[in-house]
Amino acid sequence: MCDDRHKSFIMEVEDMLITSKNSKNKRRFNDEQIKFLETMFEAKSRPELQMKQQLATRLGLQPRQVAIWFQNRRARSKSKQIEQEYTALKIKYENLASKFESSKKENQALLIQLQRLQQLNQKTCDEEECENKNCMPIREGGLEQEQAYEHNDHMPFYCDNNEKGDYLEEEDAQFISMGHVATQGASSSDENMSHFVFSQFLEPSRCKFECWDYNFDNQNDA
DNA sequence: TTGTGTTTTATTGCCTCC
DNA sequence: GGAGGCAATAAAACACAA
Repeated sequence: MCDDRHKSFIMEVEDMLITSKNSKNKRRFNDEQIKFLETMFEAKSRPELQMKQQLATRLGLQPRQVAIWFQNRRARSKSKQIEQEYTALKIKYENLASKFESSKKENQALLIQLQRLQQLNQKTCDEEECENKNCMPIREGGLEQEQAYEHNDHMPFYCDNNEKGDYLEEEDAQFISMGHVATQGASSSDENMSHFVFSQFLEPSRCKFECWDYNFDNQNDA
C-alpha cells in the first residue's frame, strides 16, 4: 500500500520535473521549421503518423511537437475562417439593412401619396356625387384615425353611385384598409406591400368610381 | 525598463472512431 | 480500450508603447 503511494508520488514528481524541463526549454520554432511546416500544412492539414515522424526527423523536433503544431495550426486556421465568415456576414447584413431602410422610406412616401389620392377622391365624391346617399363608410385619415374609427359611426363616406351599382364592395374596403395595415406594419415586406397597394389598388380595372377616374385624369393632366 | 497585450508552444480533459 | 482530434487553457516568448 505504502509502496504504491510512494511509486505514485515519484511518478508525479518525475512528471513535474519533465514538465519543468520542457517549459524551461520551450523555444519557438525557427523560420525554416515554420516555413516547412506551413508548406506541409497547405498540402495536408491532418498528416498521418508516419508523415509526422518524417517531418520531426527532418526538422529536428519530437513527433509530439509536430503533432501539437498541426493541432494548433488547425485551430488557428479555423478561428481565422470563422472571423472571415463573420466579416462577410456582417457586410451582407449591413447591405440588407441599408436596402431595408431605403425601401422603408420609399414605402412611407408612397403611402403618403396614397392618402393624398384618397383624400382627393373623397373630396371629389363629396362635391359631385354623394349628396347624402347610401354611401359605404371606409377608413381614411391616416394612422392616428384608425383607433378613433374603430367603433363609431362617424366615418367619412365615399360615394356609392347606387343607381349604377357602383357600391364600394367589402373586398374593396378591405383592400383600401390594407394601406393602413401597410403603414402600421413596418416590416421587411414594406417594399412588397407598397408595390402591392399601388399596383393593385390604383389599377384602373379595379376602380369602380367615376370620381376615381376623374382624379386620375386630373393627376395626369397636372 | 517595464507593464501589458498578443502570439506561439504545450497540457489537460473530453469525445469519437475503429 | 487505445489513438487521435478538438476546445479550453496555461505558460513562455515576443512586440510595443510609455
